[in-house]
Amino acid sequence: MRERQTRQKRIIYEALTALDHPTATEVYGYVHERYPSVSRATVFRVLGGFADTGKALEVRMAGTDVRYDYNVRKHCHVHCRVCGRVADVPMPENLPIAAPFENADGFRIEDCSVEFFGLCPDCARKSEQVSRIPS
Amino acid sequence: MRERQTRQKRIIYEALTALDHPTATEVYGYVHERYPSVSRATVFRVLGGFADTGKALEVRMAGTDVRYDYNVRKHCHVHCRVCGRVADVPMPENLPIAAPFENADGFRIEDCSVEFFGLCPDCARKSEQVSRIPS
DNA sequence: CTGGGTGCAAACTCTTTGCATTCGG
DNA sequence: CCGAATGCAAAGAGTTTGCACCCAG
Repeated sequence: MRERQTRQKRIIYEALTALDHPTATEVYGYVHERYPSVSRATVFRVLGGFADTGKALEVRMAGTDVRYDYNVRKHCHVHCRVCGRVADVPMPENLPIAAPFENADGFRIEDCSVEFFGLCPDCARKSEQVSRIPS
Repeated sequence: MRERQTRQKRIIYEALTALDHPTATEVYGYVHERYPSVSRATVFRVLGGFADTGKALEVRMAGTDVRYDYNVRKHCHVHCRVCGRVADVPMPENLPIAAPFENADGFRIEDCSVEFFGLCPDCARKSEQVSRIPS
């Protein structure tokens, strides 16, 4: 019938907002710490359900497992190549990018995702310090 | 010492060019069909090596396993949401996209990847035919 | 009550690793 | 020859699934 509200779902959603773009396993870690009875299978099932019903986004970034994002607005991500931290970046609507490719190879393009890579503030600072060390 | 040229590497590279953005497992399938003695581990090791030495790119697209692409120029991909086919799309250098985000959340952005989703020509045609069926 | 949701454990898929053996240069 | 590369099989990691039991509505 209708979707049922359960303790597990509440806890898992809480983990989603408390953690930063977590993987399913990270969500499981958070949840299991507080509510050891919640099983891994439930975490995967519930996260998958969130993604299906639009309550969360599955984020698949280069080099990592699937991550989940409770922010379901259209946006893109920055990925720190050192510590792996992921941050949201707003996706402007006037993105002048789809147009040039609209008929790329005959494909009918419906959507587009952009991903950035670089250094997060912390790692950027650290790398500057390293390079400042006198020889 | 120096990297060694082997029969396996040649075969695996051949698979890479013969197949279209294959996953490691697809490469293994192709290779194993012709040269049953080549092991799965070798396929994974060699593909990883290609990626490390710049002979191929690892492509991680939403919803699929890692794929390999012998085209190592900077470019992006279109992904058919029906059949999963992947095609290359040129990545223009004047992409006016990185600039607006250069300081996104304090990140120092170094690279950017763009991914498109849609319908490949075949699937687009089929979906039109379906919708044309009289009720 | 009833059937959607859950826990558990086993199964699966993809990928990596240790180690003895092979073979390219 | 010598060590990089391979084959094999076992181990890992992440995720899915079957099934009996549980509990939200």
